[in-house]
Amino acid sequence: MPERRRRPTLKDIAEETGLSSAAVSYALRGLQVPVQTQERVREAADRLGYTGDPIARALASGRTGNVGLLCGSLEDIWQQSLAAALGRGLLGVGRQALIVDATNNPDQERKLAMQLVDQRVDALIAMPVDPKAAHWAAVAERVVLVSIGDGLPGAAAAAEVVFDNEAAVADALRELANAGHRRITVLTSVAASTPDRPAEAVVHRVGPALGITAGLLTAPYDLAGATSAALRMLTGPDRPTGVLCLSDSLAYGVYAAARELGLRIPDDLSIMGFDDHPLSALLTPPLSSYRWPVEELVATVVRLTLDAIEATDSGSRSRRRVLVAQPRRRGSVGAVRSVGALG
Amino acid sequence: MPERRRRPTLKDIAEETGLSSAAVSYALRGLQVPVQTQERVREAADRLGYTGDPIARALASGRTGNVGLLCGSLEDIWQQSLAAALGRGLLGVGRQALIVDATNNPDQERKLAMQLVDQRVDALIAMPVDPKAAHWAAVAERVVLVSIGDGLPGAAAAAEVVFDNEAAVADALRELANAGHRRITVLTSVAASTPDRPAEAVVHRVGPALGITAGLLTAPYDLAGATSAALRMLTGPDRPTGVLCLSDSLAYGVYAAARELGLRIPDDLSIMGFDDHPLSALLTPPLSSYRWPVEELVATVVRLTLDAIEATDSGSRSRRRVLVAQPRRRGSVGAVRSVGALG
DNA sequence: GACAGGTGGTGAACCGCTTCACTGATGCGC
DNA sequence: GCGCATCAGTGAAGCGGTTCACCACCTGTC
Repeated sequence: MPERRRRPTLKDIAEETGLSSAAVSYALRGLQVPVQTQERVREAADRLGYTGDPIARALASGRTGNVGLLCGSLEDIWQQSLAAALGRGLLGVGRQALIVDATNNPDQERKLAMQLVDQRVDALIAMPVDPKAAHWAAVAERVVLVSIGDGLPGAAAAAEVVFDNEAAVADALRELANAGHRRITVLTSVAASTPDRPAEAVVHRVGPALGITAGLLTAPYDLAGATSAALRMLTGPDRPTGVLCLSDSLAYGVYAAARELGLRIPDDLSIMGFDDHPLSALLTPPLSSYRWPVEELVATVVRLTLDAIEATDSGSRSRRRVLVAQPRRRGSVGAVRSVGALG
Repeated sequence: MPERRRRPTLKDIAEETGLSSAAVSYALRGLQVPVQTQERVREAADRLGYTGDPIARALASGRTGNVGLLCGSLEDIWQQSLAAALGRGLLGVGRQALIVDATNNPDQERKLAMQLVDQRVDALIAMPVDPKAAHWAAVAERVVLVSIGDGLPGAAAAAEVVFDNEAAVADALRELANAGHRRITVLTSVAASTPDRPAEAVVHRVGPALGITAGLLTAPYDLAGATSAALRMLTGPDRPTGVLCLSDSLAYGVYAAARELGLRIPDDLSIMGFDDHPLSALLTPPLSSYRWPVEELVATVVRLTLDAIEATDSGSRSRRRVLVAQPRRRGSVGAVRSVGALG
């Protein structure tokens, strides 16, 4: 058997062309050497089938061209599709995304962020589980950090695309209140260890003014988990008449639970989602939700990331972008009809 | 400003402990040196906050501990959730998954596979866009290759988990035929360049025997694209009474199109999906589909991958596993009622 | 004809780890 | 007391690039 041929290296091209490997390195990157030498080198490289070694390059230069994409939880269907879209967007500008999943766990998040940094990603795009965690400052000082969703305190991130959750949550609560709902549950997936997210603060601030009692409940993103949490909520005392889910994934669980209990939506139970996954419009009734402009989001994140990577001239362009949710009012919210016991 | 402190390296630990860096390297990996020295070294490493450099390690040893996960198309919602689940499964055994998206494009697939190999993944798990492509043999000879879905010809893969698509497609067609459907369209997402997938062969083989005419139609995975393809299909001549979608993502598009056209499911149109994404049961009516046992799939793939990585003793265990779909008969398939013109 | 300055390169250090070949000391049997 | 393993550890050579310092040569100029 012919022994596995070694992959060609700079040195091989150097021997082919009679140059030094340093010259070849420069030539392939279009530096320092006259154009005709570059041509000669490129031709030889093609002939030998040379493709650089990204690992060696990374060790020497500290750069890879890759971008880390750290998702808070890939169990959330919206984050799944956003991650996929961002991956495609980055591929479109010649960069490979390394997608990893913090599984809604701040410790994992820190660990994975450090791992990505160690792998020499040129930038790290994060959808933070815990925006207030201390590790972000440490990460930001070692890599270009771009955050999506909640802003990081202290301007840690090199750039951020912030969701105006406050406004959207307030709007949602107002709409539920207008429809006559007084007992409302806000469903979130946040781990207990990360207190007072912006969205939750809003609940406490706006709720009283609207005359509503809003309870907070935590549920996992996966359908089975969300469903059983919703079942407990709907069979417990003081069943809410309206539920605001801080992610569509959670709303799906409420749909499933309502179906299981024979509750009609929106007659017996009003539901609002958040993020507006494309499928939400397909449910019966279609889920009311708050949509972030995804195409714009992806384009903005990609551009900001590229800018930040190339920014020796830090501070020229705006590094912060606030996204406003577009309400999608659909059939899952209605006026309170049946007040009282279940069934 | 205190200059950014260099991260500790083996040499730093060597100086701390009075050993050579070679000894430290061995000690940290629990090799060659007596246990008490290992202890001493580990203690010093912790004290200095040493975390190895994966890039340097990769260059020297050719291994990283990472596993590449090459998805055919992350636009498919089922692949999204499978990728997320596999990522978690691999993380659970201490390996980071690098998830990348071939965007349903064989060229991208080849390119990304090579990139992952260059990044020294210990194994590459692929859900092939084009199982018959020539590049798989080349990939397999450079890395441990595990395929999911369609088998690779010539036993290229070190291990594979194969979906028994034939049986499931045949079953689906039979069920539609039994319900009285004669004009059936099979919706697939396969690029035109990859002819005769197993599933399509079945259509041609089984169709005639059942007395049905089955047309093949290609549509993209994303909801908007699938919807407009479905719209064309449903407004064209010879509108089918039954549609078999080779992925739930495509079925969602048919649901959307049917709703837009005012067609009732299943009265005017029967729909079958494939893969059974969790959300499919939540639609109205719930989508009939063919479910692959995902937990088992993930566990199997993870185990086979680990085995294959450690396999110097190649061939001890079974390297091939065939998964059989579990039919989920739900409300989206019914007997043919309204034959004739639309509306 | 000496010198400055630009051109077209070269050699070697370096990135941080793994691994091979080798050395000194120690233990052991007889 | 000798030969031979075994043990604990060392030095240096990779891995395949990038980058710095430097050099030889040519050209133009005063």
